Amino acid sequence: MRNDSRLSRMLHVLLHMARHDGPMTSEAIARMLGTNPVVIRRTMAGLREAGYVRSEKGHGGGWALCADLGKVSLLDVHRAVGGPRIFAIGHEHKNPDCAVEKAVNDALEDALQDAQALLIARLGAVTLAQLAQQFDAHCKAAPLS
Amino acid sequence: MRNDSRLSRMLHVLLHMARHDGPMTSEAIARMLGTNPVVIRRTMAGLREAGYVRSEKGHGGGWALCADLGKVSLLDVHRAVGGPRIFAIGHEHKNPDCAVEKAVNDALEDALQDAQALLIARLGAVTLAQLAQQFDAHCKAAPLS
DNA sequence: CAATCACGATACCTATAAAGTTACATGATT
DNA sequence: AATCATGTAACTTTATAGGTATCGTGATTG
Repeated sequence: MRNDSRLSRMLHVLLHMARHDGPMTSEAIARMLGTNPVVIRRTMAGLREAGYVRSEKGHGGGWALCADLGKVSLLDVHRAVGGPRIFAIGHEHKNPDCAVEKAVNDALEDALQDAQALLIARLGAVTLAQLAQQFDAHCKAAPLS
Repeated sequence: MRNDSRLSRMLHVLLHMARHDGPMTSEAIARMLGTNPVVIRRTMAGLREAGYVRSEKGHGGGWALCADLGKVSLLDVHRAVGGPRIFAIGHEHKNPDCAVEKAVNDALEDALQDAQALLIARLGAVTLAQLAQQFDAHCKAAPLS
């Protein structure tokens, strides 16, 4: 499979929405991300269920933020898009008969678990508001780069 | 794609080989892992190129260790099986035009990079000899579990 | 109320990479 | 010469994110 880019894409969209007055259509968002509206609706459905955005039909409809960006972390978005699978590597049998296999799996699990905990801590420590702020600071510091 | 279980499988095999006198055939290894010999040959080719095992054809042939288990880390094995892809999540455009997208990608890359560094440090800190030793210790401590 | 707009949902297709399978060639042992 | 075991190539399968087409539903507009 390709890389799962749902988290990356949704963060991108949410930051744009924060700077945008009024709702954005799936069509416009899809153009922005270089994809198509159905993928946007599918992915953003998770954000809606989590209460971070809402969607409206009809004229003037589309997607709008309905959460405090300071209260939503990158980890929250990761979870909202239903992306639990972080690693591309792992093992096959959850409860192997072979004791050697079990020992190997445990050792690997241990290392993977620590790496996952670090990643989750990092994602949980940054809010969308902070990410937007970092972006602004960077723009001000190097406006032409 | 499915999980990449090459590292897990090869560690499993290497530990068995450490306790086994004489070469093991791809056939026997495949039976052990619940797969087939071609997958074994394909995967173990990387270990052979790295100099950790050697293979012999014909009667009495098969695979045998040819490295000091104390000098090969789990990270070495990971690299030998050519498994560089660690994460299932990521982003699409390496050099995006959109500054917001770039900021998002940088923030994610940062967190992923730290998690990857931790994982690599952990894998690099454990040798096959230590893994085998841990296995023995565990067996002695709880022989019937 | 009819046209249009935008989302919701379904069904199906594509791309990718590990893993599985089949088949045959090559070389070593007996 | 027969057998055994690896080496290699080609193809299929599987799992999953992403892409596409289509139609239904509800909201807005005139």
